Amino acid sequence: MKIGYPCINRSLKCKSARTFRIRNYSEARLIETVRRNLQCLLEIIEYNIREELYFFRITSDLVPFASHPVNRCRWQKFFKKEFLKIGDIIRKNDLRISMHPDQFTLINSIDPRIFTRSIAELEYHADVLDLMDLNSTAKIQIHVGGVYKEKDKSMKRFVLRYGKLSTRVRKRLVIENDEHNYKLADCLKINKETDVPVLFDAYHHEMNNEGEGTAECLEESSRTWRSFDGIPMIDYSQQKKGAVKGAHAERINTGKFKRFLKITHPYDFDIMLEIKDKEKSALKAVRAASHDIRFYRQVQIEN
DNA sequence: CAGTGTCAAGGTGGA
DNA sequence: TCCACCTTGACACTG
Repeated sequence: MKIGYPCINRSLKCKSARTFRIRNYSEARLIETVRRNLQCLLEIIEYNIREELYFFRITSDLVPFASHPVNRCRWQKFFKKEFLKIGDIIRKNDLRISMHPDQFTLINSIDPRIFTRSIAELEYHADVLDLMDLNSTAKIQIHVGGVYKEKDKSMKRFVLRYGKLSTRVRKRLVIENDEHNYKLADCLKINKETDVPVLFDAYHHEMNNEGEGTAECLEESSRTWRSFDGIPMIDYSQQKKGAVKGAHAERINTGKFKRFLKITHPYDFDIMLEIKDKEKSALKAVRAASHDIRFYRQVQIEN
């Protein structure tokens, strides 16, 4: 059991997602931005190791306009050493890594041009993880996509399109249930057709489900992760009090988190906390879960 | 220098 | 039919 937070570290001054406007694009600007972003990513990784936060989501903004046609720069070659250095530290300290392309990545879009653009975006994410020389336990998580008023057809289109993705993308890709469209049960159906692992989002599940209990969800989603996928990942968040349904809480409620851990026992998984104050809540969560972390570590040693 | 409108990209759902 | 919301900051223009 590893616990982590996504993309941004609020305790450090630097940002690994610096960007600029596309009209100001130049190769020099791109190189300078990526250089600074990688430097900051290194600082965040070192912070995480110091603080024993062993799960981290790398921002998709690491390389601005990475899959956009305006970007003709061979940044992969240019920053080969820097990526590898960060990857070495990640591997040496056994950090778990994920990435989450945003809502524009749509494998099942009706428009084939959007599928083509989505492939480019997925290849970019695979580039980042490959350049760090991370194995297939480093994952790229996406939602199933649009419904287009025909869910069955749209799910079939996902399955078809999934088969057309490159091997290096497929070995990292996982799908996640969302709060409006594709429930856990839908994701599990797609898994039967494709073997794509299902990442259980506990918070989205609260808003979009078929009445399944949390333990059942953990059991079913865990089963979709093969040995080369690593320990199953889950997303965890809490409702922000007084805000609209679905808003992420400002800080973690550790009592509630402990109850969640109790329910999910004995399923081991790595937890991504989608809580606004990022590493601060992750640190609290690690303390709250210390018993569980020790328990699952012992189970791993025995196996 | 502070304030603020806007940013590559798609889809959904409420007004 | 239009716009806010995803996640949210940070860029860059205006005065």
